[in-house]
Amino acid sequence: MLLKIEEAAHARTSSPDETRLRIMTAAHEIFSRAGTRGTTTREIAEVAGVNEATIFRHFGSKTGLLDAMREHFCAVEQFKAIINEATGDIERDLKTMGRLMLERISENREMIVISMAEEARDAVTFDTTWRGPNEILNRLTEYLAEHVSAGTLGGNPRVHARCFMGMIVSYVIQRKLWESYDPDPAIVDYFVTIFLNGARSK
Amino acid sequence: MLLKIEEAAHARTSSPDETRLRIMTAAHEIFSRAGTRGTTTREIAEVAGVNEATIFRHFGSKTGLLDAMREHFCAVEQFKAIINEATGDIERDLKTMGRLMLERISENREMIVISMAEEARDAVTFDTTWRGPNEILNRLTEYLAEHVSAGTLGGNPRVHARCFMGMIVSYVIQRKLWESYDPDPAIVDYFVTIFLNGARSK
DNA sequence: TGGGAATGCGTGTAAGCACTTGCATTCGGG
DNA sequence: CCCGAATGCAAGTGCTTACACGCATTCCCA
Repeated sequence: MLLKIEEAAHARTSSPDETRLRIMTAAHEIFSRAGTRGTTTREIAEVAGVNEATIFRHFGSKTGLLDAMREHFCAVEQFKAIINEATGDIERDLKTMGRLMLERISENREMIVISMAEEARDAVTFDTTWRGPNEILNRLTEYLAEHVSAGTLGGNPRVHARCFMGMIVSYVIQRKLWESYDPDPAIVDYFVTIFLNGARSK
Repeated sequence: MLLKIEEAAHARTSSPDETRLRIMTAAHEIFSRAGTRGTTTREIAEVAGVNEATIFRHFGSKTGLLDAMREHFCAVEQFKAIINEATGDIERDLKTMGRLMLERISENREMIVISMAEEARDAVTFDTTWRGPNEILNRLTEYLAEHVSAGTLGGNPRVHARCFMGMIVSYVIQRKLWESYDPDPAIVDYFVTIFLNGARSK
């Protein structure tokens, strides 16, 4: 042969761990777009730039892949850090916490939405997906409870927390119905104002 | 034969229209549980008490069935009636409107959730599903805009509407994370109070 | 009373999908 | 320099699923 074609190396251009990660990342992307059932292993393999068989060699089954993926992307620790930022100034605190919540929830939006849609079929998915947001909610409840004790706030801290977080969640979830697609951190200030002072003019 | 077995009549125990409706109702139920992809025509046929072929004779394809189903169940008119209840007393109005919204959104929860999960794949589903809630939102915005003009409220009526409706939507959507499964109308009063007066104690 | 519309029933088909298997290839580490 | 782990590759298996077709059956209506 005159021409030696230098093809992409067959076996190793990266470590097994990197391959693993590439697969999970691709799965996360497609899974986010198409849901569990809409995602095929072939498509994942293509996007990951990996042979389909490799997926099964790494994760055993599609379910195994999804489990590993959730474990990897729904890191609860992500969420826990959020509440440790408290200063005592409730307005300021809620604004920073709200912004962080907005970020984290936006990142996980697709998986959250899909876990809701599939909750009936797959209880485990549901639990892992919501563990993070649930953690936030508990911390937020504790935080608000302190302010209720201190007299800064009235009412039920648990329901308060739901209300506040509900605004943010539904903002992210229904993003297509809002004018803008990308989450706008400024909206959080608005939410905080409403939450603390209400819409009624004084 | 000694024994004549009286089987269920093969052809007609009801009108074609009733058959159509039975199919759509069954589809709605299963679709709500399992999503588009998770729903099989065979299962629909079983639940509807109808032969699988009948589905295709009526609707042509699975997609055709789903379209017809959405058209049937996402009646926008349902939603439009809601806002016509206004009296002028904003607190009272929001409470009645909120309760109605809670009902309607709860009824359509499964389809809403699924349309969110599948939005990327199926834009038409998305539009039809959200047409109703969107309608509510517009009416609510108009209503709040009047109160802003009148000076009862401050701020941006559109964002106000989002906030208020957001609380209700996220309450329904995340029902599994709340203590109670069944939508509790009393929660609406709480939402209204927060929305109007805020959580801060005076 | 007879014909046509609606449906049941079973069988069939083609495609898609998760998952397997056997073999060839490449690369890094001892 | 060579062995073994990691991967590519191709073909294949078995299952599910949407959808088609032909024929038998039943009912309503003219």
